[in-house]
Amino acid sequence: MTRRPLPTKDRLIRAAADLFRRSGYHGVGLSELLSAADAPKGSLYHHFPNGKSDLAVAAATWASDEMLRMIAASFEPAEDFGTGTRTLCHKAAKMFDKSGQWDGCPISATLFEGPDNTDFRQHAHHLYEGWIAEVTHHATRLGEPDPRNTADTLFILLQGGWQLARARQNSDELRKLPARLSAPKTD
Amino acid sequence: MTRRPLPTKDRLIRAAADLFRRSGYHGVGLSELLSAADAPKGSLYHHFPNGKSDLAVAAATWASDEMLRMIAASFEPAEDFGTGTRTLCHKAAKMFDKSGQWDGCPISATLFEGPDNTDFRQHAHHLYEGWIAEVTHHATRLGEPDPRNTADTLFILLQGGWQLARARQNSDELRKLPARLSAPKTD
Amino acid sequence: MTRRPLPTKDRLIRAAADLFRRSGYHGVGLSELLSAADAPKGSLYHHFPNGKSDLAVAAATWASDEMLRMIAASFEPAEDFGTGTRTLCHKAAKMFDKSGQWDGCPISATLFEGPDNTDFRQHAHHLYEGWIAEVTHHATRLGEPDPRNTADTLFILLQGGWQLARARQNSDELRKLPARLSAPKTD
Amino acid sequence: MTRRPLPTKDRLIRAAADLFRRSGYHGVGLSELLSAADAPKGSLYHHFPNGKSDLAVAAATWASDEMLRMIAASFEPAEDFGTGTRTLCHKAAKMFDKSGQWDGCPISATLFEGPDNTDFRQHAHHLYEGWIAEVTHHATRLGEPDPRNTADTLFILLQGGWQLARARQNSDELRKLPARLSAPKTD
DNA sequence: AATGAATGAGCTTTCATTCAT
DNA sequence: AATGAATGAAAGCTCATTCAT
Repeated sequence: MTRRPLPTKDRLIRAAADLFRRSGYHGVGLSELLSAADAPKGSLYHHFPNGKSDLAVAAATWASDEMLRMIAASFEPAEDFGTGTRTLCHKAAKMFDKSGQWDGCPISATLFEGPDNTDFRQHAHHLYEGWIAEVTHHATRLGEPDPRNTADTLFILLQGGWQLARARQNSDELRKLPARLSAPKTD
Repeated sequence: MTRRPLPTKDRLIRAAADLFRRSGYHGVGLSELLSAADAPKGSLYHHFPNGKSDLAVAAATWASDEMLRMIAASFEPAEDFGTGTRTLCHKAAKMFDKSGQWDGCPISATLFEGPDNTDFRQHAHHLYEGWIAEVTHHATRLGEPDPRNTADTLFILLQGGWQLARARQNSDELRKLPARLSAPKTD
Repeated sequence: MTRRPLPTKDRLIRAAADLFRRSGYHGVGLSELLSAADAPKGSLYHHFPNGKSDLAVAAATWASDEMLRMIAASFEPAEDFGTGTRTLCHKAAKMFDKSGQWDGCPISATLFEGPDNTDFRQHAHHLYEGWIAEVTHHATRLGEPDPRNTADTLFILLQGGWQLARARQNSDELRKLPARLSAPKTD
Repeated sequence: MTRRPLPTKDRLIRAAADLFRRSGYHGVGLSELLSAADAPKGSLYHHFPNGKSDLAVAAATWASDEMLRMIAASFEPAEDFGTGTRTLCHKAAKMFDKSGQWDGCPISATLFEGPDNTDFRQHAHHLYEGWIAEVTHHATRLGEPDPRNTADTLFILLQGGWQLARARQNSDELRKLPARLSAPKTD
C-alpha cells in the first residue's frame, strides 16, 4: 500500500485540526501551522482567503466529519444501543490515546476558543448538533425509548468524560462511560 | 452597604478569570487584561513576578475556590445527595446565566489552553481533583454507596453539561443534569 | 447609441488612472486594481509584461492624453488666449467635480509617488512638457507676447489651483484661476 | 557648538517627514523608517500608539511648522509684501535644493497620499489654511489691498511652482515665481 | 491571447517582558 | 510597593510576481 502525499489544502486542514486541538485557536501561530503542514506561507491565503479563521472552520468541520464517521461505524453494526455506545466509547478512548494526552475536543478548542465571533460559535453549535442528530438517528433505529434525550446524555458524557480523561491522562475514563450511562445511581 | 474597591492584585485576578474564561489563555492580551482591571501597566509584574502565567494560575485557582464554595454551599444544608446535586446544578445554571453565555470552564480555558507547559496542566488536574474530593466528602457523609464514583460522574456531567449549555446558549441543560444522573436508562 | 464594453487592456488602464489618482501608486494594490477593472488575475501580465509599473506608465500617459485633448478643445475654438484659458479652467473644474474631490493630479500621483525610479519621474516630466508645449503652441498662434512663459504660468496655476481646490474640496478655486493670471497684482 | 542627539521621538518624526516627502505615505515601509531614524522597532508604538498614521500626522505637522517659520522669517523683516515674497521664494528654492530634487510637498505626500481617511485629508487642509492665514496676516500688515486673495495666489504659485521645479529638477522655477505674481500678463 | 493557482518577501501591528525610577 | 517608557520577537496578513496550462 502506497500513500500518496495529500494536496496542500488537506495537509493544512489536518495540521490545523491537530494543532488547534492541542493548543487552542490562539495558541497556534501561522508559522507553526505552515511548517507542520510543510506548506509555503502565501499558499494558505490561496486556499483560505480569510486566512486563519477560514482554516479553523475547515479544520473543525473535518474533525467533526471524522467523529460522525466514528459514530456511524460504532452504531451501524450494533444490535442494540448499549453495544453501539460501548463501541463508540472504546473508539473514542483509542483516539484519545493516539492524540496527545492533553488534547481537547477539536471543535471546542478551535471554534469556542477562537476569535470573538458569533459565526464561529454558532458553527460549533451546528457541528455538535450534527453529532447528536446522528446518535439520535441510531437510538431511534435501535428502539431506544427517548432517543433525543439519550443522545444528549451521550454527548454530555463524552464531552465530560474526555475532559476527565484529559485531566487524569487516562483513557479509561472514556471506557468507563457506558457503565455510567446505564446504571449510575439507584437513588 | 458600601463596597470598597478591591486592591489591584484582586482586580487583576478577577479580570483574568473573566477574560480567560471567555477567550482562553492565548486569546487575551496583557493590554486587554490591564485595561479591564484598570491596573497600571507595570504593576502586573510587581504582583506576579512571572507575569501572565503566574496570573493565570492565580485566576484559575481563585475560580476553583469559588467552585469549591459553591459545592459546599450546595451540599452542606442538604439532607441527601440528590438534593445537594439539584442545588449545585441550579447554582451552576445561575452562574452560567451571569457569565457570557459562550464562556467555558475557567480552569480549562486558562490552564489547558495555556502554554505547552506540563505544570499548568497538572495544576488544572489538581484543581479538578479538589472539586471531586469535595463532592466525594459530601457523598460519603450523606451515605452514598460508591462516593468516589458518584463524584466522578457528577464532575463529568457538569463539564459535559456546561459544554452543551454553551453550545445551545441555554442554562436549562445544567438544570436537567440531576435527572440524567438519577435514572438515565434502565437497559 | 450603444457603448461597447471596453477591452480588458483599456479597462485596466482606466481603472489604474482612477485609483492611482486617488491613492497614489503605492496606495493601490493589484487585487484592488484587478477587481475595479473586472479583469482576471493573470491577464495583467499578459498586457503589461512588467506588471504594475508598465500599467502605471500607460495609465499616466492615457490621462495625459486626455489633458492634451482638453487643452486643444479649449483653445482651438478660442479667439484669444484669455478666452481659451477660461474655457480650460472651467473644463478642469468640471473634471474635478467628476473625480473624487480629494483626488490629485494623475501624472504626479502615479509617477512621482511611484517607485524610486528615474525613468518614472522623467516620464512625468516628459508628459508635463507635452502639456506646456501644447499651450505654448496655442499661445503663439493667438499672438501672446511671451508664449513659453505664459504656458509655464498656466501650468503652475493649474497645478497649484488643483491642490487648493483639493484642500478646500471646492472646484471654484479652478474657475477663479484666470482672474489670477490676468491681473493678480498691480504692485 | 555641540549637537546633542535628538530623542527617539524627534528622530522618528524627522525621518518620517523626509521619507514620506520622497516616496509618499504608502511608499515608505516601517522598517525603512525605523532604520533611517535608528530606532528600535517596538519603540514606534510607544511614542505613536496608532502607529504609522499617528507618525504621519506628526511628521506633516512638523513640516508645516517649519514652513510657518519660513514664512514668518521671510515677511517679518520685509518692508513691503513683494520683498517678503521674493525672500520666501528664494528660501523655498534653497529648501528644494537641499531636499532630494524629486521630492514633493511634505503635507501632500504624507496626508493626501495616505490611507483613505477623511481625518487625514482634513488635517492637510487645516495645515494649508495655516500657511495661508500666516501669509494673509503679513499681507494685511504690509498694506496689501486684498490680503486673503493675495495669500491664496501665493499658495497656488508655490504649490504649482514646486511641482514645475520638481519636474524640471530646477529650483529656479521657484525663484521666478515673484515675477509671475507681480505682472504675468497685461491682456 | 488569456488564465488563476501558487509563492515568499515584506507589510503593519501586537506581544509579553525588562528596567530605571 | 508601584510605575510606565522602552524593546525585539512574533503575530496575521497582503504584496507583486511567476508559471503551467
